[in-house]
Amino acid sequence: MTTESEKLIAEQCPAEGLLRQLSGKWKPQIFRLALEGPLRFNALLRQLPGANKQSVAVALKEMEEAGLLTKTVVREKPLHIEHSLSERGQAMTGVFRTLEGL
Amino acid sequence: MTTESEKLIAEQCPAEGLLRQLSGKWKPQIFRLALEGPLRFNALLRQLPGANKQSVAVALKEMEEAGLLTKTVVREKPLHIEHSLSERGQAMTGVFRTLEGL
DNA sequence: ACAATCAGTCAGAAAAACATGACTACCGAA
DNA sequence: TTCGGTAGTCATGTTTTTCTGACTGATTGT
Repeated sequence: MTTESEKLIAEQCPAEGLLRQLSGKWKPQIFRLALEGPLRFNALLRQLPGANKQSVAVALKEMEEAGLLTKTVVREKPLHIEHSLSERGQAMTGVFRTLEGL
Repeated sequence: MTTESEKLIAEQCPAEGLLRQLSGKWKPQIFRLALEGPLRFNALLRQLPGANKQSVAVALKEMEEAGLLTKTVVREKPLHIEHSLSERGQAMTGVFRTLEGL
């Protein structure tokens, strides 16, 4: 992601950049699961049969960079990390519903 | 496109298949141009600087298979082919507007 | 102390997407 | 009949994406 001529494309066709943020093998499914609540890395991996650490890690990072997810360290009993939908992420749910209503 | 485990994914996450239909290097731009009227292969190629025959041909074929575009042979003066937005394609415009309103 | 779980990273291989240039076949004009 | 335009296909090569398996390092349970 993020090659040279990114802004040019985005200006020509704004939808393109947004589509990129959601396309990628595991992103749509991660997004769906994020709708149901905060995600934890290993649990997520188990919920995505056939997925591998690397790809999920990259998907999470890119979705965070795109401002769809936010990462929080939860300083509690088993000290873990949560990936949850950001406000911007919530705003994207409309797109998903539109896509599914076809 | 269209690997083995396609229907399984589509059932789990309907948005995924739809996103695939619109993602790919030239598809969003082709879609946009199709909104403005029927497309002809060589003209389209000229409107997409940097694109190549092969990729555009594949994009058009896949978008037709996905039911977004329809191909028509126009038996007229210079006998040519038109690729135009299908009804289903028209229905997708909403998704694009949603994506752009972000 | 030892093992397991959590959340990753890294190098390298395999697979998918994309680009290049050559080629086909058909139509119409010069 | 040779040239240019239409709409592609094909084999090949490059680039990008995804997968695999090994490894790290902190934390927690026994």
